[in-house]
Amino acid sequence: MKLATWNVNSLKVRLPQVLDWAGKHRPEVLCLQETKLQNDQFPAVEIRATGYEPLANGQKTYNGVAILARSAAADVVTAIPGFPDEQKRVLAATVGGVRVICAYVPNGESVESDKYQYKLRWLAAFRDWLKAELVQHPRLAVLGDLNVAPENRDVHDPAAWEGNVLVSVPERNAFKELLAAGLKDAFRLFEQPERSFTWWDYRMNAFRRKMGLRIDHILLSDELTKACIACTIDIEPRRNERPSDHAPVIAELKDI
DNA sequence: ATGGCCTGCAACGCAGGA
Repeated sequence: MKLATWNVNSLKVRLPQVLDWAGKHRPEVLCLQETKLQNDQFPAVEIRATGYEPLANGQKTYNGVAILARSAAADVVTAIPGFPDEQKRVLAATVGGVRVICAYVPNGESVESDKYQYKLRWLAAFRDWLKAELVQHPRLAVLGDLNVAPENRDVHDPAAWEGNVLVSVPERNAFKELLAAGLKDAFRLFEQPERSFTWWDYRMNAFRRKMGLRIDHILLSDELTKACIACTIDIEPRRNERPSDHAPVIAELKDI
């Protein structure tokens, strides 16, 4: 089974690229973030035509997540329990015996911002929810734009970014707490190229100059970690015309 | 690097992203 995640920065703009990419890679599950579409605007017909059943949890203009699955999804959850939130940022479903949680963690804007405090509160609630989900689902995968670069090797210029939003110590500690809940960073289970990133600013030719961050992640429970035989970032879509600023991440699970 | 771009909404620039 292949699981994938991609922040598409508007599904309306990126739908042809998403369908093309899903057709090439055929993941069992594809999690999307920043769909920026209300559910009644979601392109379900086009997605079904490519062999995927969509689940959407969206809102107007901002945020929005979706799960595209090749087999039936069950036990759908659209919010972090006990955490009131206007923003549509999570979607969970069970697909093929795997509990899949698609997440779009708040950006935070800057460490001085109220949005940064919201991000830290959000991550704490998310961690508590994951702990509870892990009790119920030994086969758990968390996929999404987690908006934290966990280590300096996930940052093109750590000195320039030090203390900044996405790399600050409280955010990195919150990321570590997600792992401490019982999850592994699938990408780091394997040898990886240096300067492996999943996001590059649209400005300043950042992609060509390899000025990026690794902020999109796949986290796996112990049972899925044992089955994971590969985790890669596919930078090819970043070369497309009108690309998303994020690249997809794929994990491959054996005998799942 | 501290700007420069992209998206959506509804302006005739703004908010938000990261």
